[in-house]
Amino acid sequence: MAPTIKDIAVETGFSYATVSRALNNKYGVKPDTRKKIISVARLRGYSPNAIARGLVKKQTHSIGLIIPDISNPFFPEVASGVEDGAKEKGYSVFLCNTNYESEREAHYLQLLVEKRVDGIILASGFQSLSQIKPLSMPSPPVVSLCSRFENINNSFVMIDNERGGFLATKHLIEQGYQDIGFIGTQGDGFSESQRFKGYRQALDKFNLSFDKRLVFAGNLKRETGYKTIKRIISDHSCPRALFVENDLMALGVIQGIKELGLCIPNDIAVVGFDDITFASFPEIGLTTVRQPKYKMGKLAADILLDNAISRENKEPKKFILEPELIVRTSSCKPIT
Amino acid sequence: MAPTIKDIAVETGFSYATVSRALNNKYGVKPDTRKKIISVARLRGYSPNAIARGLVKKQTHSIGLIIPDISNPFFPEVASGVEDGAKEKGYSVFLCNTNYESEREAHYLQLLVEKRVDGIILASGFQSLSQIKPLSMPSPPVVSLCSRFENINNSFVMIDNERGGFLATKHLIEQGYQDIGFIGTQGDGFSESQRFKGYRQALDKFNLSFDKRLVFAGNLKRETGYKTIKRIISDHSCPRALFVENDLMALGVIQGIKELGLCIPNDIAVVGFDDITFASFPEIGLTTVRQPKYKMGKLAADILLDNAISRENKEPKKFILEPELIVRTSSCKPIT
DNA sequence: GATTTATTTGGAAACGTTTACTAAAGTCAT
DNA sequence: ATGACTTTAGTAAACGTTTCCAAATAAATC
Repeated sequence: MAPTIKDIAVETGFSYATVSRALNNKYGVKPDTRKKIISVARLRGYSPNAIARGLVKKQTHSIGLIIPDISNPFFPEVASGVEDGAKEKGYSVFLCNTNYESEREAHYLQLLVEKRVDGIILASGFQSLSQIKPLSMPSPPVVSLCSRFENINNSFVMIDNERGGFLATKHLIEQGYQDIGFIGTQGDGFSESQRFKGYRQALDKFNLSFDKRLVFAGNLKRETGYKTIKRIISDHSCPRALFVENDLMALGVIQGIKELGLCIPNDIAVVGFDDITFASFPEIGLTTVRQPKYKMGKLAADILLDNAISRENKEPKKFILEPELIVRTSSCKPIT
Repeated sequence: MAPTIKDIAVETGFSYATVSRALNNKYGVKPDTRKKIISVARLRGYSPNAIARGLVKKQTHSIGLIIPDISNPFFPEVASGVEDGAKEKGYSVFLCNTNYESEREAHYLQLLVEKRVDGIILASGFQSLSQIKPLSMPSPPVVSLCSRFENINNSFVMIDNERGGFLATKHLIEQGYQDIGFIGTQGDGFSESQRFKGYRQALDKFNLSFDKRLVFAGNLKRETGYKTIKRIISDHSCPRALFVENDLMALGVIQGIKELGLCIPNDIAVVGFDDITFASFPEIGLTTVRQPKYKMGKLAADILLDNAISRENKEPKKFILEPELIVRTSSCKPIT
């Protein structure tokens, strides 16, 4: 059994209270006493029980981070920012991966509440409120990350996805493409549907008609991009240019295109979203819309902990960062 | 304030004990009573306080996972396996990212102990015992993952890294290369130093002399591979073939090589280690040694929870899985 | 040396659960 | 209706801390 404060108290002959104070560097204990207590504690390998402490302090010094897909390199980078931000303030993070499943998201949300984390950073894969229901009960502060809920007035950090989608599409149009397809989700996540909006907006602005048949729905996994492109190329329903909703899927698309012996961008131009590390590879050269991943994570943590620490219910902070179009080789001018 | 059992007890007129039993589906409470209690609990948005529960049960139903680099896609895949394994048994995981810093590793280890997690999965970046010291104190079971400590007799899951290094090097030798370099660490992590061993072993076996000047040390980041290769190419100290200690670094190496206008494998052949997703990209085609990432994570979780749940101190389980050489284009025969 | 003041300690309650153990109330056969 | 069980409910202690308040001791003032 791990030694407790009580054990240290007995051994040193002081009371719990004094031991507690000594170990926590609190004011009002004689230097000698403190020294003795600390040395005994060290000797016995005492480690404070954060559970018990959490119970009385009503603080756990931990936060939850929910992300939809840990195998999309976008999220680890975001998570990295969150973690650094948390660590800076003495917090640790529970990382939860939902795999884009809403039940998992709901489950983890519930779990984090039960664990009484001091706050939650939620990079939700969804924008409906149905699975956020648990949050109507007394719950820790939540900041949304790369997502938000339209009907809930909480802090969030994200980029302007609509503008991102607009930039990507505009870029393709400016390269001279007329038939521009879209691969991605349209309904589920807030960020994503915004990208689709941006896509449509760009078409409108440049007087290109929107063609439903150029929109290919699917989840945000690499596999999906890969399969979709293969299908539509053999269908002959593939447009000359594609805006793909995230880089991971875009990489799948690129792989599919190459495997079929076609060229990028000569046969098909591709633009992605996120700017994950691998998009910048020379052989890939994926044109994409960059999100400041680490920064967003860090910022979310900062906002959250600001609230969690002060325990006040401050005015929600809403950050909408600017996306940045990164032009690489995958979207050059077509040969006319 | 979140409602507690006490609140529910007062409202329903039953005692804490009965409420607790009802909510936990325990035997010995009248169906009517249970129904009433549950409905009130739901109404009030009661959520059990896992902290308090943990205190009395001395179980937190959470485990810690320590990994050295979350931005190396190898680890998220491993983590994914761990998470699934944990979730299956009703456990959640604290993910900690050490960034290959030993103080961070020690810090997190300590933290997890304080949080009284039921077990720790440690993918350590190190093999010395110095920073594992906290574990000499009463601590939860630890299983090492992709690493192990020579002086500690605990469970572990890893592949045969020495054999992996051997296979990689042998492959290059069989392709006809004579001067084969090594880029990576040699001291820090257990897995890694084993890979280096395998490299040397293969040289020995095929009567190639070991040349210190072909060994280039550095940490396991992509950046390092990138910088190292640029340096040694302009130095003219770069051999015709390279065994790079992990894929992430190998990707950096490949990028560097291409940027200098050289060809793979014609100018320089490259073999990596891990088989991360991006190694299989057609334009990359990195020959590598595959580790069963997800499976390893899952297995580690299974072993750990087997122990953590039964709370017995079972005989440590040691799994050494077989690595698999995946031959792609980055290591073809040189033109002689 | 007596009084006041500052410092150091201890007692005890509280945090929200679970769980012996005990008591009360039903059920059933006799 | 009595006793023997069985089912249901309640009491209270325990988990390991922190912290308020009070007590004891030491230091300072007159």
